[in-house]
Amino acid sequence: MPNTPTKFKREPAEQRKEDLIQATLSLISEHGVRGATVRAIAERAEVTQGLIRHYFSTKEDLIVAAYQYHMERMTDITSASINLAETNPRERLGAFVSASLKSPIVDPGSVTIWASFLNKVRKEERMRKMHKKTYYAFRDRLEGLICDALDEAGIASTALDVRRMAIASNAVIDGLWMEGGALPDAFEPAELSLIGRNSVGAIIGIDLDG
Amino acid sequence: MPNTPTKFKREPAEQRKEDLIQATLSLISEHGVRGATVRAIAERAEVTQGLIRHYFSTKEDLIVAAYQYHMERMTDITSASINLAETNPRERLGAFVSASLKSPIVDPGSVTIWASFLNKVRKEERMRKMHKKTYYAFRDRLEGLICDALDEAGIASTALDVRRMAIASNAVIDGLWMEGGALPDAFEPAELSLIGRNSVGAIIGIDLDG
DNA sequence: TACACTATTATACAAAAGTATAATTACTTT
DNA sequence: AAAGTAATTATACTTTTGTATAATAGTGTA
Repeated sequence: MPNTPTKFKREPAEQRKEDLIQATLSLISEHGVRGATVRAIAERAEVTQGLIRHYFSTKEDLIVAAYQYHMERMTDITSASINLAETNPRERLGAFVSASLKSPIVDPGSVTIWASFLNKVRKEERMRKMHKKTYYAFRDRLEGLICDALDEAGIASTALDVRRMAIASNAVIDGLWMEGGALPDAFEPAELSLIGRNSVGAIIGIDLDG
Repeated sequence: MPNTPTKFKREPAEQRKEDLIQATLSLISEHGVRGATVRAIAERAEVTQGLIRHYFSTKEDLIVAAYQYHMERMTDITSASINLAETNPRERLGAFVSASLKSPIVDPGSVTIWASFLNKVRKEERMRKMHKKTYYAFRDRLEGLICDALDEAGIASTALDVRRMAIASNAVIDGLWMEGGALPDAFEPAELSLIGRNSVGAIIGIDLDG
């Protein structure tokens, strides 16, 4: 009998879901939410559109899953930076700031993804919760690192002061991240990290590059 | 004869254009780009959809016009803050930072509008140019104010240093603006302005609240 | 090997959105 | 007061998009 070529392959559910999510994210990063149509996602994931509905009962569900996936990835990458060789608090803080301000965190596509989701964050309850969680998680980690660095340097500060330092440091990082992503050509490769460390250093009163 | 009520009124071209633009912006700020459909815009501006095409040959044109309008408004508002009573450079810089971090600049709708346009900024040549222009205009003004304040305080700095201070200060402001808009309940009314002045002050080495 | 299960494809449907064009009607000019 | 002009409405068309359902086929299991 003729050896008919197989028309498609069955993949494990988790694998397919991730494929669909990544297709969604890559499309959003390239063309914004508008580019992430059901058909485009299916094409990029190399499946037919019916399959999307088989895994996500609605497109909104897929979008929420993609948002969560992306946020967790960002968190994981920056988290990893403090678990490396750095021993003393000051160096750990510096490494954290640096990692947050270079590739792959600073990236035009990543900023586009973030901006695309921002609209939905205000509307969708699930998204708002997730955003809050991610934002506070990042800021709390920053606050912890700042607190340790201040202790090490023997600088006494009130809880409110430390909190405000964390807010401000978070803001510099966010702002630099955004600008680096929106205007990639406007900065030298390592410039953002450098400015970030200097600024956070200035805000908390400790030279992070010493 | 029966005094038939007039069915519609003819408005000056500029007035109608502005009405359409404001309808567009308010819809985007409430529901994101997705909410700004031709029909919704027409309804909010209290005209029929055909009229939009009479003033803007394509919807993209209307969007571009709305973006420009919004950006110019933001610039005008912050610009106005330095033309007020403040006399010495330090106070002028402080006032500028404060104005950039309170209403109506800090506002959830404003952040949504900004995020909505960010996607298009990378695609549309016209938008990219405008974004660059606005961004650099803001940063250059900040750089000028910082330079004056440093001179006044007798602090000598290289051009590169001043530029980096401006980038960092701009980043704090952007970051705080974004967070204040995205999580309105997370900050006290005047807290953002305060943190902003303290942070910029720390970055350039001058106490702006002295 | 045959069968059953469900992942996957294929096709169709209805709503929405941008665009286009013809029909009115308010306002200006003479 | 009449007529012309263009602002505005009214209607229709085409494409796209999300969703729904039926048909097909790969894969594990008895």
